[in-house]
Amino acid sequence: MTQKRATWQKAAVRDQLGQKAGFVSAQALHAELVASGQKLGLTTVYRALTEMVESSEADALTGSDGETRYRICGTAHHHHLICTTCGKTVEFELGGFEAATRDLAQSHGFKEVSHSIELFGTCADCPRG
Amino acid sequence: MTQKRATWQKAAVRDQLGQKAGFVSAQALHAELVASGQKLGLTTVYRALTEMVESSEADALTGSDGETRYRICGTAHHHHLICTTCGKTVEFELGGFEAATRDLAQSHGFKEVSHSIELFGTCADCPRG
DNA sequence: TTTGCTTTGAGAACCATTTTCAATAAGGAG
DNA sequence: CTCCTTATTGAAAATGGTTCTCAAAGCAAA
Repeated sequence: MTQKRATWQKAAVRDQLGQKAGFVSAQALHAELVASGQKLGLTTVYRALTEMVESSEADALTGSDGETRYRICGTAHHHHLICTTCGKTVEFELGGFEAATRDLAQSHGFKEVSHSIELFGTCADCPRG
Repeated sequence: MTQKRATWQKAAVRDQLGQKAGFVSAQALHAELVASGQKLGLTTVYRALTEMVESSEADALTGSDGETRYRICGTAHHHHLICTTCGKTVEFELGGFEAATRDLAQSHGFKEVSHSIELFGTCADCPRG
């Protein structure tokens, strides 16, 4: 049968992703790993991330630019406030909203519900031109 | 100065998109137009759609497959509940949440705030395998 | 070590989208 | 209506993120 093997490459990807608080793209993760001396292929990073998503170890989020970003799935569920100019991100949690969205989805007969809530704007350090 | 010109191509794209209730990809829209006898380029469809998004005539939504889908922008601001299996989408509005997100963003010094709120799940017609 | 797997990774393939740029056509001026 | 200026068109090429290919390499058990 098909069995998974633990490799240092997969561990490296998991570790690197674990050190990030927010979402990171596969490309960025690969660049960081290579820069830190770990020689592995971009293909392998994609495969490791896909595997983590399948096993619910990570979340995937595809942005409007078509780039998919990953995040360690885990601790507290939170969302992001993203500066569209400099890219700075602020994390925040939402009081009773989580439950409200779940109720709304279930009222439409949906199950296995997840949600994507991101706020975009210009941060205080980036005055609009 | 840069002025916009009205062409039958833009009108065709607008009409075709207007006949659809939900989201349609640029590729699909182009295929339908060509199939119905309207000879225009895929590039033109993309440009017409981008123009419509800029002028708030249409909404754009990038799916997890990296494909962007468009929809005629209705009056009220609303969000989507999307079935990850069959693609069915349900629209919904959020009571006081709009204001809450704006306040939250502004409390962090962000301006020109917009948000993206999408719920994903499996709809009633798509029982989990 | 030998055998039988899974994994790796460089490069090619994919595919939606964007860019290029010469040809075309909209729309105002005369 | 005709001329001109300039936005628009669209076929083909470029882009860029992601996936596929497949030979080489690694791990585990016998």
